[in-house]
Amino acid sequence: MDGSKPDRRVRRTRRALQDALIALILEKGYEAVTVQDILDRADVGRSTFYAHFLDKEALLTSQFENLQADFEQHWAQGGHGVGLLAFSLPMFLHAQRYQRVYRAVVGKHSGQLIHQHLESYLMAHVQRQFEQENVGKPVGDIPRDLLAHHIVSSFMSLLIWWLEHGLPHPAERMADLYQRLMRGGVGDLP
Amino acid sequence: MDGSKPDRRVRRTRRALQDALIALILEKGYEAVTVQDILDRADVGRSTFYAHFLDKEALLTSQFENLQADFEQHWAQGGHGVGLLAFSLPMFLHAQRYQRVYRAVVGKHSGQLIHQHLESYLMAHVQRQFEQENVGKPVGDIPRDLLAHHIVSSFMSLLIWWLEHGLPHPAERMADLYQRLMRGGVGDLP
DNA sequence: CTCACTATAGAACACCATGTTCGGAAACGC
DNA sequence: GCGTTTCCGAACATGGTGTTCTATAGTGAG
Repeated sequence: MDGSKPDRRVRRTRRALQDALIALILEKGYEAVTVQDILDRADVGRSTFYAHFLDKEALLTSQFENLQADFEQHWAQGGHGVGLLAFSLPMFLHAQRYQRVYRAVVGKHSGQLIHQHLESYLMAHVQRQFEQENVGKPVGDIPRDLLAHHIVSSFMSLLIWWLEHGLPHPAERMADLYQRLMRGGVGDLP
Repeated sequence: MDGSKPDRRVRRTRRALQDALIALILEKGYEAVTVQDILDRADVGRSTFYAHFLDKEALLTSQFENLQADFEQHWAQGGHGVGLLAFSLPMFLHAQRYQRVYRAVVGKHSGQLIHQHLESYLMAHVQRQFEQENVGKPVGDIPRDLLAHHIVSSFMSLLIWWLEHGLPHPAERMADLYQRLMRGGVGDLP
């Protein structure tokens, strides 16, 4: 790793651009945000932008990677439970703490690319858990890959719902609701 | 309703544009498709396009409305079961029959707007069912709106998964898997 | 503090996609 | 056939993208 901090100007510029993007996404949605908008809001020259990021999408991706790195730090400190669904509480907590960035990056206003990133990130986690804990223990007659996909996409839609509705419940409750839903929340219906 | 068919040229043009859009979405994804691409593929003049549709999105929406109208015709003929999840089999069957259009319009390659349309369409259905069949019958301590959202978004992600993986199972199996998942497919996990 | 280095501003540029307009040609349905 | 509607094609204004260049200003090391 390169421990030496980059030039102060670089930090200032990148920070300004990232903040501007977040604010603009929350205002008009990712697709509608133009590079010119970001430039004006961040008060940064055009050439400077392209010196740092390949395009608008790369800027968004960098934000996602920030979140991901920070989350993994929390995760590595342990304290979470074990099992297939154990990732949910830490991630709800993380989203609660950084709700503004999450709303912009993960929420409805964001682009599809980030959703795909998040999906494959979680999918990799779930697949790993499957291999570790659950060897040769079939779940009903539901195919493994489909079940994994369901676990991940249900979590993501729940997370987005939560963010879009202004976090109406605490993270702990959301994790509990998620696990109930996955274990059969619709069990007593025809 | 206006039973009289429109001018043959109109039918030809609209058909050509719609077909071109579908083909192009399947090739490069909705976002990457340009109006110029559609014009070239459909062999239609630029001004003609804008005489029929407001923009690229309106063209896609018209496709979705075609599907929706056709599905509702099937649905109105009855034969499907009752209950909250009864919509799933007819819709899987419908998607199976028109898989090419579904892949383009509903699948991963499409835009977000269509997903929102489909979501609110299904959501309205589920909410209606809730009011009819389920008055005052709480489901665990899971809030109604969250449960409805989970039912709908799980179905959609399952449908998309199915389409993107080339319909690996018949529609009947998918409907069955869906209902198992909703009733607790992950029940025996820690 | 000085100085070599590096990032930034700002403007100019080519490129491409969008959406509008208009007159003449062609296809339509009756 | 004939009046009507639609289509074509080209031109045009607009606005966003990404590149390049030079002068300027900020930075960190010594």
